Amino acid sequence: MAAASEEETLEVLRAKGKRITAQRSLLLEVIRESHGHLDADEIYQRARSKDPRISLSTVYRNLNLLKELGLVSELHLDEEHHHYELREETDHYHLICSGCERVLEFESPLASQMATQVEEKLGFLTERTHIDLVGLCSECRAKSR
Amino acid sequence: MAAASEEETLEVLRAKGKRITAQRSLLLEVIRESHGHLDADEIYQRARSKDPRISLSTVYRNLNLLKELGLVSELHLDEEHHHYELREETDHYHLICSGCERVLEFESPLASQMATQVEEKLGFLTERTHIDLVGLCSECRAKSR
DNA sequence: GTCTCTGCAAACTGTTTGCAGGTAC
DNA sequence: GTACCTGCAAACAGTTTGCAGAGAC
Repeated sequence: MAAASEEETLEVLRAKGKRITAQRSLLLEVIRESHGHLDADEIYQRARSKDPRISLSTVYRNLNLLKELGLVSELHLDEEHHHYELREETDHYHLICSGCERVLEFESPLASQMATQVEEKLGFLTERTHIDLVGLCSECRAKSR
Repeated sequence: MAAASEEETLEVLRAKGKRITAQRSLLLEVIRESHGHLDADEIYQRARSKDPRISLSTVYRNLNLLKELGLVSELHLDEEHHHYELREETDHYHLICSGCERVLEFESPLASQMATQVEEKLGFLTERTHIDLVGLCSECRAKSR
C-alpha cells in the first residue's frame, strides 16, 4: 500500500507547472504523517499548529488541487463531510467502526471480482470502486461484552 | 428486491406512534413511484408538483424520520448531497455511471463473502455494507465508441 | 517581472431548528 | 383537547469564490 514518496509528489506538482509553496508542503506533510482519514478541518487544525498563518481556504483549494492531480483521494465515508487520504497504489477499502469511529483499511481480491462480474452481466465498465463496511472493530466488540 | 408495501410502511409509522399526515403519505408515494435514487431536492420538487404547499423542511424532517424507522436508506453516492431510496429486503449495491449519471443496482454474494473475510482476518463485525462502483454503463460505452 | 498562490471576508449549498399555528388521533 | 406535525424564516456547517497583496520562479 505504498503511497508516492515526497519527492515524487513534488515532481508531479512541478510537472504540471504548479508552484511548491510552504503551504502545499505543509499540507502534504500533515496528510502523510497522519496516515489517517482526516477531514478538511482536522487537516487545517494540524497544519495551523505548525504554521498559524495558514487559512482554511488554502486547505480546501489545495485539497482540491491534489485531488485533481491524483495525489490524494477524497472519501465519502458515512458522514456529512469529506475525508482525505494519500493516494495509494493498490485499491483498498474502509472498515468504519461505529464504536470508536476509527477507520481501518483492508484489501481483497473480491472487489475486482465484483467488477468483473458486473462487466460480464451488465456490460458496466468499472473505473473506481468504493467499498465501506460499517460495523464494530475487534476491540470495540471485546469492550461491549 | 421487494420493498415494504404501502400498508406495511404505514403500519410501522402507527406502531411507533407517528401520525399519518398527508405530507408523509405524499413523500412515500413520490419515493415509491420514482424507483430511483433521488436527492432531497428532487423529492421536494416532485412532491410540490402534487401539493404545492409542502415545504422543504418537511421533506428533510420526514426523510430523517423514515431513515430512523428503517423505511428508507440514505445513500452517500459520489456527490455532495444525499440520495434516498426505499429500504429493500436484500442488500444491493450501486453502479454509478459517470456518463449519464444514472444509478443501477446489482446484487452479489461477493459482498457477504467480503464481510466474512473481514471477520475472519480482523475480527471486524460488519453491520452495513456500502458498495459503489463508478464507471460507464453499457449504453454510454457504446456511445463513446 | 510575471503569473500563480494566499488570506480574508463574503457568498453559496445542503441541511437543521425555533416558533406559532394547524391537524391527526 | 393534546401532542405531534407543518410552514416559514432564520441559523448552521461545510465548502467555494472575488479580490488585493505576497511570493515562487
